[in-house]
Amino acid sequence: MSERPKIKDIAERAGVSVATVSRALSGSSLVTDETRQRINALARELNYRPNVSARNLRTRRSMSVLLVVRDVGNPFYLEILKGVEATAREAGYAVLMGNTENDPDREVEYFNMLRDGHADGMILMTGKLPPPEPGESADLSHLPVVIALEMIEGSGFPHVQIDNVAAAEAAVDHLIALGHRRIAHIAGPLPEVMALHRRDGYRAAMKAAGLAVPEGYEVRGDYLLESGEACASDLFALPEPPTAIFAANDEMAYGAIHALRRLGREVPGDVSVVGFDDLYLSKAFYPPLTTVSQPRADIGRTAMSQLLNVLSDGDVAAEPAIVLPTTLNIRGSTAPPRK
Amino acid sequence: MSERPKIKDIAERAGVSVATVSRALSGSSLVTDETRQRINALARELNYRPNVSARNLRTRRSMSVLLVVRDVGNPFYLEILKGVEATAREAGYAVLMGNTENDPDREVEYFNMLRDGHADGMILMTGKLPPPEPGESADLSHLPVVIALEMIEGSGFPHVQIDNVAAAEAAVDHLIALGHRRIAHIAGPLPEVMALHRRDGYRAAMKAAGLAVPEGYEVRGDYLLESGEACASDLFALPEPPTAIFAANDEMAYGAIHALRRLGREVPGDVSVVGFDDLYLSKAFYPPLTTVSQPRADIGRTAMSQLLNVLSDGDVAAEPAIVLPTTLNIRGSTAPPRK
DNA sequence: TTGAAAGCGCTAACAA
DNA sequence: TTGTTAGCGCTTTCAA
Repeated sequence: MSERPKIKDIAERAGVSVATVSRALSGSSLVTDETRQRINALARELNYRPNVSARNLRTRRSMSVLLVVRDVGNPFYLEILKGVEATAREAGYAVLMGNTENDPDREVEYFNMLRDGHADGMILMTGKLPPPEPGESADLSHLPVVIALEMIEGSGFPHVQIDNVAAAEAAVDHLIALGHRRIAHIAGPLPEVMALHRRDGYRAAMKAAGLAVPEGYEVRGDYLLESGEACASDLFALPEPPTAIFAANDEMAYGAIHALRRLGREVPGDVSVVGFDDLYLSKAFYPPLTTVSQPRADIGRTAMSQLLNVLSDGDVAAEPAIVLPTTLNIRGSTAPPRK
Repeated sequence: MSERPKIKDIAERAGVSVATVSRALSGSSLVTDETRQRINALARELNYRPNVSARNLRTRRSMSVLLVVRDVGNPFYLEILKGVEATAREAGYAVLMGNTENDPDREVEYFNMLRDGHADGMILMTGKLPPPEPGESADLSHLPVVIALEMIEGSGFPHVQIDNVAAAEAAVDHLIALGHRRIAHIAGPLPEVMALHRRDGYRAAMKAAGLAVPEGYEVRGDYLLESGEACASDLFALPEPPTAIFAANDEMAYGAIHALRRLGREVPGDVSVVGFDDLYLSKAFYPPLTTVSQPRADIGRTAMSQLLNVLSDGDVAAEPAIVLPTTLNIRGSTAPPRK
């Protein structure tokens, strides 16, 4: 066979029908060992590979899943992707990357790829559902979708996530335990759910410790470095600046540390800073960042496992919401406040 | 239509044949405007989407490309992925992620996905070709593959890359211009091609400046943080340690800076450090890292464009090797040597 | 400009 | 245990 051999070529050479070849290749027990071996040998010899489009068309499955994120360029998703990829490939699935950039058209587009057979299921990490279609039934809830990372309240899909409120609370508790009382928060892009939860954790911890949140101690960032710098500058323009900052993610924490250094404040000497996410290389930063660590690879693996369950039993509703534990990595960016 | 509508459903409602519907939907000029509009309206109304498996089977194209890397978990690939994704989707292609983890079986597997119709083309960034098959013709060179980032000498595929030798040379020249004479190099995992090139650039710069490379000044790392630490420690156990280090990537540069700090050496006061890659957040590091910046997004876009060319004219050999420019970002980790 | 019909390569229901 | 046969949903001749 000079061109890609097909099942028919093998059948002819082996002197059997295409059905037998198909069975032998798929490991069906309805084939004698002898035939199977002959066919397998032939397949290897011809370097045969089943055509996936034909198989997909017939079986109505693509053996692909779609992983949809807001921004493929964000390193945060990497380990999740890695976890998803590993679990997917074990189960014979390929992973298609989807990137919405917060564009509603794209969000819809990826949902459509579920319907047109591009992918059998989807892991959605954008924290958003596409807006309901004008004409058609807006009921997506029977699609094989698992929400990870950023939950979508009331979506009816299975979730894999962390408890952002509790994790944020633990981060702030750590600062309180060190003796800080003037603790500020650099929030994410409120009112996004995740940003909201982390802020709520901050508030809860402060309240539980009987600490007030002074005017101006909650500033709103957008998860990017520059906003961390800007927020920290704002905080230190206050008449009574904080002695500690809890940032809603590592990147803003880095930005804050940068700004503080420029203002001549030492971390953790003058100001303690806690981040959230434990980015790759956060440990290499100076000072090493104290931060909440999410089990990212585990989130990816778990989400993919859930999706596999949904795909095999077809029951989206049966899958539970899973909450994975976080840990607070205490490193060098936090210390007791100066006396 | 409760279930996914097919072309036949539209045809029945419109009172035309499936062929006409297919033509109308694909924008063929062989359809009256009136029919086309009727069909389009119906398609929208039914929320019709062509089944990709059926189309792929018929057209023998998957409209997917495969992006294969050594490690999906490495943030370095992110912006490249982003560039590839953007260009791919503009052209109507989906991006499948491949992750080899340096496993030869997987390398072969991804090549096979080209043959079984999973993907129409591949962008290979692993720096390796799979080992030739035992039986079959080992000639891969007519497959629609573009090599990016890590070149593979003599592969016959189009390449998109940077000039690692020249970029490394520029980095070391910068140190020399600052007045350093005792300059060490933390290399990548030699004898990998990229690591080799960067080392050659180091050597060339030293030679051009008439500087010797003392025994022990070239140490071999593996691109990871820990190896940067270890290499720096080795360097500073030398009787005459260097005043500057050129690391083959940012991550090892970070590791080196870490180790130096632990040894009580200041960067850049006592030792200057230059990295390579300009990782995300390298600018947030302290001190901000002087490093060679690769145009990563551009590498991704260019590689995908090349692949699109190959896919449209079918001529792999016609595509040129493209070399993209790098820049040296001079930041805070380099300074003149102490007098 | 449209329709009828073949067939992409595979799997699976049914028959033998 | 094997073969025959009918599609999966689409595109594309070929004929009208």
